[in-house]
Amino acid sequence: MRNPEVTKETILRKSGVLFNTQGYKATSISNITDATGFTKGAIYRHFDNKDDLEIATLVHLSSIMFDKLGARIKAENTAGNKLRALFHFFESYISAPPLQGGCPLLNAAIEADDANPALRKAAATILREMRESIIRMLTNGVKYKQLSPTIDKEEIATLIIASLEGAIMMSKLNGTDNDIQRIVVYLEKFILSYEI
Amino acid sequence: MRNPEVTKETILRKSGVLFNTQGYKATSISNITDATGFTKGAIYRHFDNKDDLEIATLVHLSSIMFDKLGARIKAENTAGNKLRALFHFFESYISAPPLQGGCPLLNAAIEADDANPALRKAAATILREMRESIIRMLTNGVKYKQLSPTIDKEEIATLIIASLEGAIMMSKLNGTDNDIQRIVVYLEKFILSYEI
DNA sequence: ATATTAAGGTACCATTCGGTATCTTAGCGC
DNA sequence: GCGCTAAGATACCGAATGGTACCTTAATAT
Repeated sequence: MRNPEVTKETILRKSGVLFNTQGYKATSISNITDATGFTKGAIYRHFDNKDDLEIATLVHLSSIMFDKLGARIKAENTAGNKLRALFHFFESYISAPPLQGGCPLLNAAIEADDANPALRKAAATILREMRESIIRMLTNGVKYKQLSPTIDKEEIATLIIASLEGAIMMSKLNGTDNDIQRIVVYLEKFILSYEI
Repeated sequence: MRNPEVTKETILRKSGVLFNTQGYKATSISNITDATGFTKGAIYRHFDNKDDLEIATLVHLSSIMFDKLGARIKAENTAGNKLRALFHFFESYISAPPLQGGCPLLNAAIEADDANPALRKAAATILREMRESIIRMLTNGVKYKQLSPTIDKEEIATLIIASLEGAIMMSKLNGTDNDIQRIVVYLEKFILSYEI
């Protein structure tokens, strides 16, 4: 019955849903004990305090995200197709959410930026990884003559992340997928124009 | 000494800073009494409850934003220049924030989307106004032969809002203005390509 | 079988939360 | 100058907060 790894994983999984939907500050330890069926004793055995749990949960959420996204990107074999897979992964945050509550990077970034330095640092790391992953796709695309060598990789990476994240915010706020779909259509035209 | 309008305005102004930096849920009534020097008695005389204060504060923040933005847009006399003024207004959220805590629309949208229907509705209204304002600029630009008549106004409005909001998130998270500047540069090239 | 140890449950802590009932008092009309 | 009314202060409420000390119990090694 007793399995500390499963317990820890369960706590992370359930708090992932709660933190990503209700927010980090807005989710109490009691909410997590209710959701998991475990008691405070169990939670505080595996995590030092709430801050520690918040950061561990964000890291856990991001690894779920990168695993799913990475699998979809790996399945494609040109830079253009890899990027299109990324666009549709973000679109799925609205149409068929891989994670309840939307993009964990966006959620944590907004909540943490002015008030929670530790969480902010963890979110900044996720953003950096995401950015590096896109830059890598662009670099390989140029290297293997799939993309024009004149592209501005930094600009494109920023445009892709910013417009997708912004569109998720808009679509979640409006309760429709209009905005995210428009952005995906736009980014697909954008990338197509650079494909050789 | 006593001036209820000034009191209410002071409460809204100070809670605006707190809600927009720390978050709505994360800011307590006590934080607001500390910041204003008023007591709970004063706050609950002017606002029914915390939810009511949150919504009134968001509306207040958005009217500050639209006032400043509107003034800068009005000062320009072509659609292209009005849009460029809008881009630089968003850039100022990082370089010289007109509001502490960044864009109130973005902050409220992310915090409210899954958990606070009333606040979400208020944020959705702000987004709609912002969108309509951009559509209006584009429509007038076409009407007065400043912009190509073939433009997709809905797509452009979404692209502008999403990329600027996403870039604010990125720049605040990174603590630099790299991302917002790249987006502004991109959007300026983008609009220039449609100008007649 | 039993001792050990760590996993998890229980009961409690001080503090803070949003909210309210009641009191005082400032400012206005007369 | 006096009442009246509303603005704001004070003191309090029950519930919820993050956190902890201690207890029970399940699993493992011997």
